[in-house]
Amino acid sequence: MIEIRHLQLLQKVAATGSLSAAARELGFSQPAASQQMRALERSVRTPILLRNPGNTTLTEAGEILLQHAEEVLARLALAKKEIAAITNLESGTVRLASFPSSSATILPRALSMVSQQHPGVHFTLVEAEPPESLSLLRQGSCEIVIGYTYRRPLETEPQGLLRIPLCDDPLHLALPRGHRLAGKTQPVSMNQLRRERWIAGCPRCRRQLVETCQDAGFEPDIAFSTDDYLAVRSLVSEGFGVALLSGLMLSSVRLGTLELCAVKPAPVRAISAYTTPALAKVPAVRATLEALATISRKLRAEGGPGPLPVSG
Amino acid sequence: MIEIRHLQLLQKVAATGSLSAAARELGFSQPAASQQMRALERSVRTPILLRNPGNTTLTEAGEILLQHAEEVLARLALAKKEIAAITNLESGTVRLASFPSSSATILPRALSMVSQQHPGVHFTLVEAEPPESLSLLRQGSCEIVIGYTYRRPLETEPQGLLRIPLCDDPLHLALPRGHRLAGKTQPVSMNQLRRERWIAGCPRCRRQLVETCQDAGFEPDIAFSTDDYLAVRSLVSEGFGVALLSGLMLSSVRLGTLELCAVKPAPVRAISAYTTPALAKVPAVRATLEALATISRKLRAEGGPGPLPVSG
DNA sequence: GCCTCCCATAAGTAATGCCAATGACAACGC
DNA sequence: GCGTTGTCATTGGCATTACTTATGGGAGGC
Repeated sequence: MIEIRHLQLLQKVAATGSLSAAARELGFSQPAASQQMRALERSVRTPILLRNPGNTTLTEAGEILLQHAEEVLARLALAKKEIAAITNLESGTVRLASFPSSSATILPRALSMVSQQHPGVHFTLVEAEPPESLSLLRQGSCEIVIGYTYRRPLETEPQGLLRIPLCDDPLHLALPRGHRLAGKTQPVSMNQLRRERWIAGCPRCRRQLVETCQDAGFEPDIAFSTDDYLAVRSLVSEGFGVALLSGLMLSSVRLGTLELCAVKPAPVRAISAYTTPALAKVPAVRATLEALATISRKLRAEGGPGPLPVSG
Repeated sequence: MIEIRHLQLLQKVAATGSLSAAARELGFSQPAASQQMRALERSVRTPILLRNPGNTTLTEAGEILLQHAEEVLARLALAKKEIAAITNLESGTVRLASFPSSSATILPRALSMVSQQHPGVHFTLVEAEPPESLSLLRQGSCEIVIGYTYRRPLETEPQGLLRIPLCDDPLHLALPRGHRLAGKTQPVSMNQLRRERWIAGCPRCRRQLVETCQDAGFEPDIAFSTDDYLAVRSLVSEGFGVALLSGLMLSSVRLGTLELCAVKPAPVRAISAYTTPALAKVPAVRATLEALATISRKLRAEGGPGPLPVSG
């Protein structure tokens, strides 16, 4: 078998015209060089060197091999360089999957932070809600997923994945203008909502809504379900019902004629980043995750994901 | 250090999506594959594989390395193929250096013989007389030298070179038409030539002539020396003197108005092929040397190098 | 639930590659 | 002429490497 070190040595021998000199330059002994060249000749089954003391040259086969060796070594050097660029965050792409609210808030700030420090790193983003987005991660279609989980119902921690908690996203009660509870400065108890009609979000959010209400001792009257949060907002505005909307989402859309107030006990969804243990070792992925964590810390310091919005 | 086998394995892993399958296809155990990939990742200091059981894929760095690996492996395969072509006598070039008489006789027949059996082998030829031609050989400018040595003066066997005796080339006495010795059917004794004026050839031939005459008990009267054998021929024709001309040379040029007869004791020069021990192992060189030996055997069977030429 | 497939790890063994020392050979200088 | 210096080849010993078998853990499928 031809080995890389054989090619390197061959190159040196051709350059210096001497086995000894080549060995010296490569930092090993002359017998080692002799044996390597012998092994090379054995592996290609033909003489490569013409060993004239002090003037060792190549046979025709040797010259051909040398040409290819130059090419191969250059290729390998290039490969190392390109890979080094990736490890040094001078190039590379991180593919993210995230749900819309995050894409509009945490994510841009984190990615911008990475981009400033490492202009060579690029990103792609697809929008996907947690169950599907984690599949993307598992099947290798992305490196990082931004997802959320509700405390209730207790969702099973995804297997084999790494979860990086980012921040908690409290849900707020959205009311139409003029609603009896509008304008309350104190948090509204869930108990006070047992007679309301509800607008629910995506299936998981709907399930979460149901369980939250059950905890409060009633079954919610869900008049409408949609995963389009702009639709939820409009339906609430029109007086169709009330809804629980995430602070993160509310911080990124215009409120329109919505009234908001806090809820007690506050339902919360946990925003997390997900990746695989292996991907967490990729520098660009690691840097992105760290930026996400940093931005989340900042958000928490600023008082949660999106300040409690004021209507209007 | 990146190794070839790492690249081969990487290729297989990328193709099969599994370390185990790749190991099986390459004929070694799964732990070996695992260790190799680990070594590769250590050598490039970054993760290469995303080890999802049953669906092992490559990281971005891995994909880059894979691209280069394909290129490198293809190069090496090409190198092997080209070298195999040389060892199988399907390509390659043999550079020869030879003196004119040989270039016109033995050499063409031998080369044509090689060419017929191995059409892919090519030749180059430079004309050079022995002392210089052997330098060409030593400095790597050619692979085979056709040269000659005289028995007297005893020339030192060239050091470190391989000599393949080809044939003996007897010298004939060339006389102008009408010379007193012209037309003799019996060999002429050197003794009978002590009063002649001589035309001598190249320095070595001249030295040989002197010694031959000294052996016969006289000092030759050398009227002219030239390494141009056509000039020698013409000078003899013009009655300028007599000369010793090689049978090989005489068999390849028109005699003109020359008269020839044998000499006793017959001065002989030995035609040999020279190469280096290392070059003798190169298939194309070996084949050419064998062809030269074969052709020489044929020449000897036909009664020496060039039949004793008849004048006219 | 068990079973199977995949990968990682550990320990032992075989092979490989290197070094130091020595030998042979040719070239250079005195 | 002969020693000296350079080259490369060879040998024996040692250290490293790289493979093997055996075992364990984790994920997915029936």
